[in-house]
Amino acid sequence: MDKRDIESCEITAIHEDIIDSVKEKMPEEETLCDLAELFKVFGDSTRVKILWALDESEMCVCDIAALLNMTQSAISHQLRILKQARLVKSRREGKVVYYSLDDDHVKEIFDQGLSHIKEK
Amino acid sequence: MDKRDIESCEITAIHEDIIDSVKEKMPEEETLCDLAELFKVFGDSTRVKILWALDESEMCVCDIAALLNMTQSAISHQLRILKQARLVKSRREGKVVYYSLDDDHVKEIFDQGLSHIKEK
DNA sequence: TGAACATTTGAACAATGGTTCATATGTTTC
DNA sequence: GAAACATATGAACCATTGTTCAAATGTTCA
Repeated sequence: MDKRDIESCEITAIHEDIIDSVKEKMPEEETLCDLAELFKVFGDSTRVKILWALDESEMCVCDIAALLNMTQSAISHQLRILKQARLVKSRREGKVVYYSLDDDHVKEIFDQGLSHIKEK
Repeated sequence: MDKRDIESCEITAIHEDIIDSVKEKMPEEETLCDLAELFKVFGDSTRVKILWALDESEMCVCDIAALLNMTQSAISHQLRILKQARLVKSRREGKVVYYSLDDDHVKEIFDQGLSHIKEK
């Protein structure tokens, strides 16, 4: 049956065999989008700093704010994003909320990223 | 001498000892920003797809465009970003420009990312 | 209960970034 | 050289996003 996409008829492909074989091996669209979403979370220096700090020690919001010399509000907003991505977790102790890492892969990913940066 | 930051006097830190010890162990500001910049490159589904495809096989621009059902121009723009980040390299063969991966860490980073996504 | 404090939340603003469209560059072939 | 083709580039448009400011929760302690 092999119906060719009508919508993409303007696109002139040269190596259809390669395209087909690559298409077979590619993960699902949704998986790759999820992956990009995860890296989007890593793609902000404030969040990278927060994650790096939390890898050293559990910290409360105002401590992180002081460490990075930023507003508590700004930090809180970013922590919310990190929590939604299941990268950090929190526990409340009275008025204070302590945050810590909730993932083992973060350090690995960061180290691999650093290796790339330091190359050459 | 230990001069306290005047600018950040509104920030009320609770655990100065933790802040100091974390600050010591943190990498340089610039390093963390570079790391965030790298992840920003990974933080787009089109680029993730391109990298994943190139991990399977060297491909030319129009093939990638056909594979992802996108404009050649859009793909070219993204390849430029990937090249600037030293993630892909290109070689010309006549009119056709072939792109391939230029980094060993990409696959590692993607796999770690996938592990996080698949958790739970 | 009310004051003080730590944190969260929502709206608004400015900046960044991906795609599209039109056009330019570079290469081959006639 | 001109036509055809693959790719690159620049400007413009729209959507996304990080920070700020103001106000709301939620908790402790007097």
